[in-house]
Amino acid sequence: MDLFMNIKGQNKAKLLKLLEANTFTFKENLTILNNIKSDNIIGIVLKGYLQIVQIDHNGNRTLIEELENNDVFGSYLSSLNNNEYELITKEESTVILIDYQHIVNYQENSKQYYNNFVKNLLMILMEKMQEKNERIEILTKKGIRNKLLEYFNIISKKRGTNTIYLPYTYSTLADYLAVDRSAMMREIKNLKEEGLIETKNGRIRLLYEKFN
Amino acid sequence: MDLFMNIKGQNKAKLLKLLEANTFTFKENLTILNNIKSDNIIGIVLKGYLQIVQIDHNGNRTLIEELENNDVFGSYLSSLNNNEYELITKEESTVILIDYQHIVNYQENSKQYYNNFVKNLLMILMEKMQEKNERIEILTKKGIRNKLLEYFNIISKKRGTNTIYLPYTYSTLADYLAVDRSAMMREIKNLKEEGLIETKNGRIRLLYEKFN
DNA sequence: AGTTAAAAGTTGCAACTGCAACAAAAAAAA
DNA sequence: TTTTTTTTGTTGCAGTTGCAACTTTTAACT
Repeated sequence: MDLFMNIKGQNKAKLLKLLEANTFTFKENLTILNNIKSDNIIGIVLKGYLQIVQIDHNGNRTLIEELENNDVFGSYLSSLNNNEYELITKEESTVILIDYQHIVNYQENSKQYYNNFVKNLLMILMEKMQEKNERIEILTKKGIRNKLLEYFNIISKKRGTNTIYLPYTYSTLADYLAVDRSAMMREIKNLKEEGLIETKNGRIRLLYEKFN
Repeated sequence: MDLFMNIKGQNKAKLLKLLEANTFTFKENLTILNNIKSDNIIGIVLKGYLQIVQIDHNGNRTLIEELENNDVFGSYLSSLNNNEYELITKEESTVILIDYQHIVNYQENSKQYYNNFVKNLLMILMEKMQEKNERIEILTKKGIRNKLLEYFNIISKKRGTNTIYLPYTYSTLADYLAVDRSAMMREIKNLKEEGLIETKNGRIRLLYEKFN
């Protein structure tokens, strides 16, 4: 899903001007906004790879979102608590930043490209919403085992296969599930010993039939 | 935030016709859609009060969303796992149902009311996204105590006061935090004994200065 | 190829949490 | 006002989890 779908080259330029969008390129490993929350902006990743990380008062870092080409981030992040967010480039990245107010306050109606842009943004948000709901479903499961199984179910259903290729490290998975890594490893070991799964490298094969 | 903001009476009627929207009124305590996921729809609550509840294979019920006047629900619910959802009226309720595809596939651009509708939907979704993110922030905290404190922080910040009026029962709060109710009560007792909070009826007063 | 850093894999242990099973209080219904 | 239902408040206990501390393995640099 592309934010600029149905918006041709020169109209895209007009649109970006209309919305007072700014394009930036950042070298890798830079914290480019450490207070996304207070800035009411929408960002679009044109190229690169970034992470949104939350840092609490103990200095614990939680991965909130990963951003790749065409991903959209911003505004909807809670501006209501004291935790800090960091937006970090993990590769050299190019992003477009737009003030959210510029998007919604623009009242003129005749510009096709503007209307398309709003609709595209809506569709992207719908997708993101689904991802958030998936994560909530996993997080609301009680116990590490149930979180893991729910995660496996969702992924395997999505990919249509019983073999799951972790898209990241086990450490990151533990963060995603919001559990202690060593405790998670212990549970994975249990699942293996009980014959419910097999693992090899970052690959997990589910040996049970659909779970719920 | 009203989904029909800037859409006048007769245009609203035109819009609903254009989108092939259907309006229904249901008596209280009815399960009106038990497979929201598979139906790719957007619903708007005109009047009443409904809940979206998830039922897992053990029959455990988890409250996913509460819906009141002008709330929007639907499509973005994960269609990817096997859990069942139920949409239940808790009061007599009137809802509008629209096929999501009718919204996004409509290509004509000249109808102001259609464009406004899309933009309004976008804004509502942004708000919902914030709520989801708040819940994720809470759920990713480790331990019941930290979940509670994060919840208190968010609410008190939002209301701008140190006194929190629970919008629902403690049982429901435990569901929201995805923890065992009795364990949560125990932790609340601990917080009281340590002098961090005071409670009376459904009212919680925070006795500490900002937490993180 | 050799060094350094990151991730995976383990374990003991104390603290925490879920569960079950109640009693008491409050709210809703009759 | 009684009765019934829901919610709150408690507790013991077993099983689970987080934490700290390490070793081994894998990946990334130089």
